[in-house]
Amino acid sequence: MIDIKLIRTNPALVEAGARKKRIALDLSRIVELDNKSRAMQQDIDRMRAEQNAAAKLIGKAAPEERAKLAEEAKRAKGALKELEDAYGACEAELKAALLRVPNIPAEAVPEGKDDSENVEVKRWGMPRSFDFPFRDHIALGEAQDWIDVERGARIAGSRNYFLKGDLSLLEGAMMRFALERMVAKGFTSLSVPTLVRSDVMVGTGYFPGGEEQAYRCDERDDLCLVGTAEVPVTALHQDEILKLSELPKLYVALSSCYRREAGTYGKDTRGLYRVHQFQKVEQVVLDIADPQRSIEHHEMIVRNAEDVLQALELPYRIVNVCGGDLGAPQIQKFDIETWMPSRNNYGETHSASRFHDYQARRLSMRYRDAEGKVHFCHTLNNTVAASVRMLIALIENHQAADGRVWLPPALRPYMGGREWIGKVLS
RNA sequence: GGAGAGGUGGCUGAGUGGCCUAUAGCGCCGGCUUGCUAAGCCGGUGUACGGGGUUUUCCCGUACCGAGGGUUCGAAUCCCUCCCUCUCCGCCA
Repeated sequence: MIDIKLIRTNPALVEAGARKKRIALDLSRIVELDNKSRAMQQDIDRMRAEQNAAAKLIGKAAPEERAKLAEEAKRAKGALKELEDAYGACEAELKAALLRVPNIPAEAVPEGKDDSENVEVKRWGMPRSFDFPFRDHIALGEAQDWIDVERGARIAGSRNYFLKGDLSLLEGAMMRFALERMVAKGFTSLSVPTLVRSDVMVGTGYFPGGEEQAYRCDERDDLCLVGTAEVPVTALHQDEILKLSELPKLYVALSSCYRREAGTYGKDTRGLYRVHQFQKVEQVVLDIADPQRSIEHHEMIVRNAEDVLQALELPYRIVNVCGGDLGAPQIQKFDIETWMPSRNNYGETHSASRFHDYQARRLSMRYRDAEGKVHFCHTLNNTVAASVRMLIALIENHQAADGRVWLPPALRPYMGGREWIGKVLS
């Protein structure tokens, strides 16, 4: 959420930010509601002060005078109630409108309408050229009896799957490896709820707007399945005022992630690139409201992800996401895309976002500075390792001509020390 | 799912319609005193929004006692709904 005071003092800045994100925004209604709301608040405060004074007087008055005084006080109530109702409606509309105002993108965010205009900032590793006909992950997975999409669809609908045998184990190995690497860097590991109240979805910026992408429980429970551990982890300290001494908070969490993928029919239909459920290790940083510090954290969490990809010996590139491809909550975002031979291209595996206080303001997550003043925190997050997409990259990039898959040394301790998985295929 | 008990400030905990401007203690901050430590004494100690100002440290108003409604001139206190915690029973991985 944007600070209403910024909208009051510099609406042009907020509107320019929305333009860069290609998000339609009209602040005039918000400004109007804000002015109306403040005028009403002043009237209400004054009337309440009068009511309070009158009530106090009645309490002290002689019993025989009370009835008369109460009668007078009662008359004033009607107008106050009416004004309070109008104020409530105004505040509700203002709040709802404010939740939809996008965060202002950083200077460093490139102009552009969609992901085709994201700007590559780094490339690591050389995409492998195969001197044999390589198998894509589905062909390889089915030949090795590692992947079963047919039964996955039968059990749970399209875009669902079973992983079997060594690939199932490899998923766990990669998650465990990613987790331990982050813990070694000082991050605290969390096991988190993946069903959360919808106000947490609002707090992290997914709602309003992202309802179609989330699985929601029916009216019996106001709960949603999260699309990422970012949601419960970022909201961990909701409604708290943190001590300066306990910041920054560095968290890492492994969770299942659920995505409806509404509106993607016909897109990425082959294989496990786009699925409804997967495993992911996510990193979240919570710190003081210092833009420079946030930039440093942003660089740090990108490095953490690179570190994992390099250890897995997977070629990748980093893109600076352009305005039009940026979500409403982000200040800036770097996507990391890992080389996937079956796509003959890089595919998104990581997404590193910086929010400033956008999420913290919605979640009311604050800290007290050295002077004792209270501020909203800054939040950031990035993927460490996302299971199926990185499994695609792993088995496609590291396959041998005989159909076996080579394991990078970093994963071997988690796979019984083996250098190869899979049987020799004819 | 059934029955019961609860939710008050950073923490503990009092408060059953006006004396609440929310006791008290602990903690924390500042000061004083004391030959160290310890103890004692005095003062201070929430958040949000709005208004004003001599515009970082001030003043005023309003709101906040789990959340939201209601009753009342007046609600921490009474009523309703919901959320959460605990105990017992049932069911259950």
